Amino acid sequence: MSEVIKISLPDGSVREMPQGSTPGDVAAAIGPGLAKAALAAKVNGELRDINRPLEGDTELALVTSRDEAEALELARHDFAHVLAEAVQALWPGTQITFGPATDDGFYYDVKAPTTRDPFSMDDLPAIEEKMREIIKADKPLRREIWSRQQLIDKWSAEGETFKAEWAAELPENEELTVYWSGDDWLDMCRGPHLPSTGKLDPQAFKLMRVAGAYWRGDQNNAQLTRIYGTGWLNKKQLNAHLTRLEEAAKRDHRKLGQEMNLFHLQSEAHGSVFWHPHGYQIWRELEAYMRRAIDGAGYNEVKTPQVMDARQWEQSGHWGKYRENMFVIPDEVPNTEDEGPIVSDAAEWMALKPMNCPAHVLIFRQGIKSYRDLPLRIYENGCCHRNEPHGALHGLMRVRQFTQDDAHIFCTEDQIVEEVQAFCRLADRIYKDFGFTYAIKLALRPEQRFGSDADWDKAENELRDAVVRAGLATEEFGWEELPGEGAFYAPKLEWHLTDAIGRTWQVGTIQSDRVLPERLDASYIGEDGEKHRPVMLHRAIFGSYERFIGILIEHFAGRLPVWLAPVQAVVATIVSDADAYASESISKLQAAGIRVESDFRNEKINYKVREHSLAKVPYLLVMGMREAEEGTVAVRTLGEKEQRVMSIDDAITMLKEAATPPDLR
RNA sequence: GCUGCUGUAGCUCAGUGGUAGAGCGCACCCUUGGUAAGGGUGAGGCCGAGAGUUCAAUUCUCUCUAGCAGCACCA
Repeated sequence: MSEVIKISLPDGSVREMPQGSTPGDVAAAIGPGLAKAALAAKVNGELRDINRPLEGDTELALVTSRDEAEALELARHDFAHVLAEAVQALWPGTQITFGPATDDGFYYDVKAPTTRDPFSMDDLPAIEEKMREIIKADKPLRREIWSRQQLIDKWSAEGETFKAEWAAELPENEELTVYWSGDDWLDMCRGPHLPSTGKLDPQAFKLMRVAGAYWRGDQNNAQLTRIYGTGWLNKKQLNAHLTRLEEAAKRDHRKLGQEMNLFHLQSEAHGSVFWHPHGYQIWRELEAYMRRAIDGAGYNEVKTPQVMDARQWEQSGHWGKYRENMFVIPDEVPNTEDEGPIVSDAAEWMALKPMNCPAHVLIFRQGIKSYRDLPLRIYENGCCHRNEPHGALHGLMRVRQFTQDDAHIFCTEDQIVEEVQAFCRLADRIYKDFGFTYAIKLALRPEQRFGSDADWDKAENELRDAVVRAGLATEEFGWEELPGEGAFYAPKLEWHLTDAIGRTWQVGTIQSDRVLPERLDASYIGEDGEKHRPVMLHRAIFGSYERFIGILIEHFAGRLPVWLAPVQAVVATIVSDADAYASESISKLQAAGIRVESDFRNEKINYKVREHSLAKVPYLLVMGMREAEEGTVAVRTLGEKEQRVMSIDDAITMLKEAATPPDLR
């Protein structure tokens, strides 16, 4: 072996270093500034510790805080370890388990010693303080290789039963790594880590909350306490993140829905929405928009039964694979006597539909279909009920009754790619109309599924093909494949929207399904005069009206575009002598199709301006005696301080223009 | 469904082992005013449901229920 190793650096230069040098040594050789800034290294593309000796000739890139993604990942991982160390320092006997980095921080799952209650929010300040101490102590983080037995012995001796269990399941001969923090604390970890705790900014993290979590994510296992933190490279980033969270809280659709009087939820119908007039106006506008879209795209709208016999759900497969999410109903006249059960043991079952697909197949099956009928696109604003776990319910985003913009395209094998591409174009147009950008992802076969592997290969390939050929399977569109995330009957293409503050929401989907046509015996007569099985494409763009409206409220922070705003204008009078003129103006506005309300109350104009601004009404039309005499109106646009005085006719023209839906412009 | 926290007026929230309070909203009165809160008076509560402890429970304990945050699951 030679005495020197050759290090290729990103700028193309090659540096010779003595055998056994570390990336840190290389940094030092390049310059003291870099030596100080270097946090870790990419060795042949793999992220590694700065002090881990290089093995032979390598390509090396030093990672500094400028490499934000890597630096954040390292910092968050280190914060997690410091968190665990702090908790054990404060409460000896605490068991530690796992602590990874997350999208905006880190967490660590711990189990409090039996001598105290599980950790709570009240403990967080003390833990934060201890973490700062550990960071300020600038403890070196040192990698060591241990054998499996060493690990098992150590964890067993210290009563770390979870760690011991985990270690015992690791491969026997693999080199396992531990990291020391100083000389007094260690955790087993694959690494890599920063060279010392002092590289962390003690002002760049905050512990956020505690929550229950299970050992290995299985609810049959021990309950642990998960301590969540958010972690960044510096205080400025942390503050920006905290501001973002505040912004998200302000946009919370549950809060805005209450304030704007759009809808409410109550325990007697938990998980189902009571739409108020203003909220339902948004719905109606979306429904009208979607009807224009599907009418123009060759769909046929239908309406299908809410309740079907259990035998039908058995045949479709839902009874077997989906029953725990279904509401079942006895098909029997209930007993009205005071005595005895309401329903007998002999009752047959029916169920509320959790999906629209079987009913659409039943429509397809009516009459004999020819290949000339295909593709046949059946659309429904389908109201579905799903018996969701109570803990999953969340405002409009996760409910038990929801209406999908659901359609099923029955087509031949040859038509699949074209139909998927047409759908991609339709979805693209619609999401852009609402101002969303999106990413497309392919959810591949789940463990629990119907159908042969060959069918799944085919289905996955054709979805992938369609997107690739449409040029959408690129980084720019966030293309990604998600193993195991498909539906039980088909793989899914998923559209993930990005909203105004950068959060993503899965809404649209298209799935190619060969299972359901088979199970429900759908067929068409081909050119050859023989019976063939159609392929069924399940697809939705809004996903559900409930959820999509929730997303819109948060995306626009309640300030919906004029065409969607439940109240597009409020006419507010300054003095009651202007009421007659205002009433007349309102009639004209209404005749022009503007959704306008009046505010003739005995309040000052300041008060009215404030109230309607907070209610996020796009236009406030102010009328006093001056306007009444001149036939004008003072228009105040939401978010602007200036007012514009114009004639009523001009105001109507302007409002009509502003209120035109994007697809009709 | 699991764990933790919470449930007091329409809304947001104080508070107490001796059956309750604020602000906003609402009603009425005065005020008719020019672009983000004019003044006064008043009405509103089985203190989430059930059980237990107690002379006495909205307050303490338990069970249930709903909400919230996570987990698990999903449009």
